[in-house]
Amino acid sequence: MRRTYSPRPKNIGEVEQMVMDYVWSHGPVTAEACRGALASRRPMKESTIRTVLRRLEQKGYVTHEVDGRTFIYRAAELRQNVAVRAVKNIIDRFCGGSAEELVIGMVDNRVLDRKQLERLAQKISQRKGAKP
Amino acid sequence: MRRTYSPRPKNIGEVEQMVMDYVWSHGPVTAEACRGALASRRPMKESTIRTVLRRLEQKGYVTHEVDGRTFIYRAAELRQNVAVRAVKNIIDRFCGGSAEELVIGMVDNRVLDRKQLERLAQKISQRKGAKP
DNA sequence: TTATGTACGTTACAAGTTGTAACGGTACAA
DNA sequence: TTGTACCGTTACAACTTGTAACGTACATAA
Repeated sequence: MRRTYSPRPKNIGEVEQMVMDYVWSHGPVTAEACRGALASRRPMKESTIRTVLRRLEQKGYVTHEVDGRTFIYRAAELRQNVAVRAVKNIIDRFCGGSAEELVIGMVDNRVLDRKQLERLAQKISQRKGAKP
Repeated sequence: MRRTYSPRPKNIGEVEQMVMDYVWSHGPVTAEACRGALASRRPMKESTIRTVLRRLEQKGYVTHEVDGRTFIYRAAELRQNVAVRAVKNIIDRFCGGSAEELVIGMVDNRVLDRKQLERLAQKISQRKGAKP
């Protein structure tokens, strides 16, 4: 029996990731265009790429609209926002919800260096915009 | 843009996460202690908790030493470091390896606010220590 | 109008992951 | 010696992910 205690966000598989990368960097695409673009690295039958896209839609990563008989898929969210959500999830799970600790860890582990962080702080402080 | 699809780090399941949380916050534990501690939220048979711990060890999250006939499990890595590795992975997959973009996204999405970031930058700049 | 091709959905299956646990061995205590 | 504490082995069900054959609906050419 598989009890679900707290719903986890849907993960993304390897092929799914490749497809998303393509959609994110090339805007709206058809299944065939997508298949063609990935063909050299990852040959897929037509039905395969369609299944992948359909699953990505179920997971909320893409949406589609219909043009004649053809589905045009586009990313439902910016890549960056998906990344942030994923990170937020990690923060909740590992850092007791505090992002600060994580950023400190990022510096300690050289994922981010001091100068970058300072520049970022500057940059963001100076940005007068929609987000107070 | 081209990306490399390296083998993914082993994910962690829901129960596994609970167990790790306990190990991280309570130091070295026996299987039984762990089971007892989680019993109210998650009743498990003895063999279940042991399987979970064994799998966590296979995945590299814990190690064990033997005390008499009893296994003492302890976290193999600091919680924070695991978090950072997970984030690093996200950065590679979603942000083309650049952590800066992610941090900006975190501010835009209010996962982190400006003041926090400024404080962090300050704090980290002033820290003269082991990590130059 | 019928045959054909296009583009989609349905269904399926294998391999891997995760939660759960029964069972069985071994060594120590009583 | 026998019960018990503690571990490994094995198993299984539900879910995920990659892959694809097959079926269906519709437009267009013949």
